Amino acid sequence: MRWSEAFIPTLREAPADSEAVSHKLLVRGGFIRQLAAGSYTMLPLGQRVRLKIGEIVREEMNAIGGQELMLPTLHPAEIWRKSGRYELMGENLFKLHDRKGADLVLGMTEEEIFGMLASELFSYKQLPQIWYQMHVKFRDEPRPKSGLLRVREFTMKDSYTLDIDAPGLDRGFDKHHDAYVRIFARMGLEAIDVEASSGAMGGSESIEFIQRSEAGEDWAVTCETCDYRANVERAVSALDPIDDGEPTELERFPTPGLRTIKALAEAHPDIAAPDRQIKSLVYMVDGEPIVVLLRGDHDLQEQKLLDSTGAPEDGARPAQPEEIRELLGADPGSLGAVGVSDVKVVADRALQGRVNMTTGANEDDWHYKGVDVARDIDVTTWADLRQVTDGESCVKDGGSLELWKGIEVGHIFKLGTQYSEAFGAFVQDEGGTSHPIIMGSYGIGLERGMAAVVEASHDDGGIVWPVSVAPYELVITVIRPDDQNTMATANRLYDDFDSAGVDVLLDDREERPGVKFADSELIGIPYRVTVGPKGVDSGMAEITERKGLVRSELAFDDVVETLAERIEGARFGI
RNA sequence: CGGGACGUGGCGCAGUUUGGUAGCGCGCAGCGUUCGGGACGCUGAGGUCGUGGGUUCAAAUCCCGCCGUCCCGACCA
Repeated sequence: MRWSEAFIPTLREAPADSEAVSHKLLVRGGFIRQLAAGSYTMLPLGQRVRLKIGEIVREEMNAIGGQELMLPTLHPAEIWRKSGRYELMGENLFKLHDRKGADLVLGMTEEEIFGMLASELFSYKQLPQIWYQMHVKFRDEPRPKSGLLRVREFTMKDSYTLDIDAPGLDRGFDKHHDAYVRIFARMGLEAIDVEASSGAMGGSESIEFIQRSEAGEDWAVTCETCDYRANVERAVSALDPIDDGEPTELERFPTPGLRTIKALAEAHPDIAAPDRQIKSLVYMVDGEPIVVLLRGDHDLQEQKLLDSTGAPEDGARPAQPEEIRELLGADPGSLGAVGVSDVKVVADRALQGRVNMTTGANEDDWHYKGVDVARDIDVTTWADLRQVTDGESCVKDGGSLELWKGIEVGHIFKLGTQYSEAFGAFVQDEGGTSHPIIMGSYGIGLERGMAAVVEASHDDGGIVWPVSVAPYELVITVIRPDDQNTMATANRLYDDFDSAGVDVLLDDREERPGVKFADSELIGIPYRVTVGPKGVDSGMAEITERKGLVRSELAFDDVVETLAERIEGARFGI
């Protein structure tokens, strides 16, 4: 491609209001343009990157036996009602009506449709199957953010494994795990696989791939001394034992004006250190009030609450002060679960067996002391609810846990049989007995992956694409396109690189050298061959690697062969 | 949804406090000089000031409604 004929609208100035570097660089470099909140146009450069990422994904999916298909994105709502996800997905699911008034939805993943297709299988002999597609998904995100990192419309590679038994599911899951490791490595990412919450997807086990990045929105912990790693939505940690002393009698005591854990602890350090208090929160879960109990110094991890109650994705919210007063008769700051019997009480396991605790008395300015959790509180459900914090101890080996932030670039789920049962996907085994097909589902967001690569690989001058996903592998920067000799040499090189199979861009624009250098660095082309009158006279081409801007010289006679070989070697990405 | 900010040529912004004929930089077009790290001169094109209403002799500017976008909090590939 000749740059002078290409649509590569680079900008000198970035959008001022976005946080993410990847967004600024992709906009400035002419890769993407925003249409609306969470809707992006892929310009030619962006589309080339997107297609290369898609091709890596396709190769690796095919390598594990995946068969590519394509399903509609516009679905009858009935299908989603049948799986239960019409309600479960809440507001995140785009819902619309056609001219006849029929309810439709736009797919956010497609377990339902793949489940329906799977009902065309009848025998164990037809299993296992790995089916996938790369197609648009819609999510009505409450807050699209950070450019391509969180959008409302994006391309997902979603795949599904179909097996007759649990060992089969495990094999399909492991194949995907391996494929994902290879995909992210080939893209130039260092995504870490962590235990995760399955959320609204359902199922038993799931693993997220997270790329460390300040621009990310996911938090995970890793143990510094063993292989434990988990998303905070799921992560657990070991707690140091606390000496509560001997159990004593439950007793009310006045606490005028003490409305926070901290204030109470400071006023009564002997009995109410934060880890001796019970923190009481009220949540509306699926429309029903629930009292949530945690140790005073612990924070609630909301996903854990959702997981433990099976509530829809957006089904939990903190209760309003008025709702709390009506329910418990006091304002936040004096709440407690002692004597509460007609409301569900979900308590964190860290409170199990604790005695001599302090908690609110459900009357403003009064607390209880001497609380014996087992004796004084009617706990409906025990669950792991607290959020792990940085530096706590690993449950596996006691090592220190590090809490870090990253971008979720992939997520794999062991689903089970909920969709196959809902859509009648059963197969018979050797003995003629019917079994629901066991499904797994696996997703990668292509555009998010693209942004993650930029987050992971850029410098002050712009993007530094790995060869494997670069929109062009090499750019020929012509210093004096008006000089016939120079342009002739550049044209010859261009043809030779093209014939050698290199994705080459010829910068023949009538621009000054500085502009061309800066632009090629901004858009991140891995290799640059500079062709100018000086070099043409001496027979030497100047080579600049984008990464580190390392320069070297090569004779024009050797440059194509040498660089084509080097690019070929880097193209696979590992 | 709660909190904050913004909306003015393609991009980045000033102008709004104190109403009076819409400006700057970049970019773009033409000509000329330049040309190995974001050149310069001259000439020129390009704007319903997000939108609807109101106040006023007069509204980018004041008032009200709506829409949109971004950022901070609760959610996902």
